Amino acid sequence: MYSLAEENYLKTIYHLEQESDGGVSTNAIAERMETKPSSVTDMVQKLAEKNVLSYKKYKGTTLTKTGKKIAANVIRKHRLWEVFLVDKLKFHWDEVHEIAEQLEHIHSEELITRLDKYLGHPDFDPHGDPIPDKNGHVKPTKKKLLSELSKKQRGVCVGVKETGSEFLQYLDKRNITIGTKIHVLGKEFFDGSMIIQVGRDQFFISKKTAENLYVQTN
Amino acid sequence: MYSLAEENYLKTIYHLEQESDGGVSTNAIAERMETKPSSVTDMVQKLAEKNVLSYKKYKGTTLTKTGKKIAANVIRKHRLWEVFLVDKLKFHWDEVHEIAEQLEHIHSEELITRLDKYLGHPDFDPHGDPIPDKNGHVKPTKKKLLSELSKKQRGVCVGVKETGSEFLQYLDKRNITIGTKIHVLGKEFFDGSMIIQVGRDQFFISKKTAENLYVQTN
DNA sequence: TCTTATTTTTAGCCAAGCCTAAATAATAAT
DNA sequence: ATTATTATTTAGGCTTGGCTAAAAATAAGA
Repeated sequence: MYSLAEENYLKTIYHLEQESDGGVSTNAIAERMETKPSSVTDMVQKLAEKNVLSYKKYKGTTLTKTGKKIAANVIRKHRLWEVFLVDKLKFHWDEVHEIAEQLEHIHSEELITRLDKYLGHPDFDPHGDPIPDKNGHVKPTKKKLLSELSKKQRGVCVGVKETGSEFLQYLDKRNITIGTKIHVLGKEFFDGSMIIQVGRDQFFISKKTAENLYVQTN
Repeated sequence: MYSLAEENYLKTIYHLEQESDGGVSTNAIAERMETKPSSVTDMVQKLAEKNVLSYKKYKGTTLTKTGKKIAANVIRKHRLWEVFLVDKLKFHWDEVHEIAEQLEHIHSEELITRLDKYLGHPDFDPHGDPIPDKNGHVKPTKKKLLSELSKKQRGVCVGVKETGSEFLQYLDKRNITIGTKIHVLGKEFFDGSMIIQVGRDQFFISKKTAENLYVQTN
């Protein structure tokens, strides 16, 4: 059984590994977890002893197979709970992260099995992120950033990169949510901004916005 | 914000206070929490500083108004989650205690408000225990122990005192659950045992069993 | 009452996770 | 290649929430 702190480290390292493959640096972990590098060193050494990650002094860390599985399982729980909060309790998708951050550490296999079933075995959480299966496997998705689209292309919003409340509320004001169809009417080379159509509305979005929205094209 | 350990102390003291009114002894708390009296002294002194209980050395403790409210709120969460687990996830009533023990410490007012609504504002948990309201108030119930009934009286099972898995499974085998009507056919003065009728079945139960089943008579 | 038994508290110690400050390794710059 | 900078680790401490052993207070028994 892993402690709350251990689970959070594993989860963070898992995410960092995916974002830029190769070993994860001590500082990167510290920054993401809003803690100090020295604390990270301590914990990472402890986790290495438990064989959930491999660690060489000054060389960064990588999760072992076991570590990946544990991390994916925490993420699975997090995302399933998010689905519960949004689908069943009618929370807004920008309100659920913090609560799921707590719920992901509830220990009970059976609970998650039943929750998954109760929710209808969802494949994605309310932000469009894939939910790992029992064994920690994630279906590879072919989503891309809205900013990668060019003029006249169309896509369906399948998720967000940035999950801050401000951003999600901004999207809401624009009526952009999971499943929303987006049509790129124009794109400015100069600053990467776009004119897009959403439903009947046409409006301007910045490069920054376009770089934080995932779409599926087909 | 109170820590997990603090919440557990408050909850335990709350229960002990109800079971036998008056101050709660250090040893009683230690025994119930399966910890050592010295640890209890430490924590109780800390909680006294926070004004959630009053404590005089060697004299036991009593929760303050604030303390009672916090404790009742933890209990409220525990029981609401139990309802969720049984009603929605179809857990059996003897499987939910441990999981609810974890879920009761999730911090989010909004979550509980919505969960309560989602469950239809239940008044009792799956074991028949009343769910305190937002302000920590509990509707007084007029349940009594089955052992208090005499020959020919009838009652409806509304809860259990002992919540161990063995006992709950024993009740299950006898088809006794919340709402089950029980008719006392006979009672033995010698050992307090009873012959009761449940549905079409008649059988013998021990005094111990009768002392752990709550019934409502009317 | 006085002694014995029980309950409760104190004192000192431990592990988990965090921190700061100082030391050391790795990397970048001249 | 040598120095300066940055990244990482070590050393030593702190807090929370436990523990054991010993001391002190209370309660019970003769």
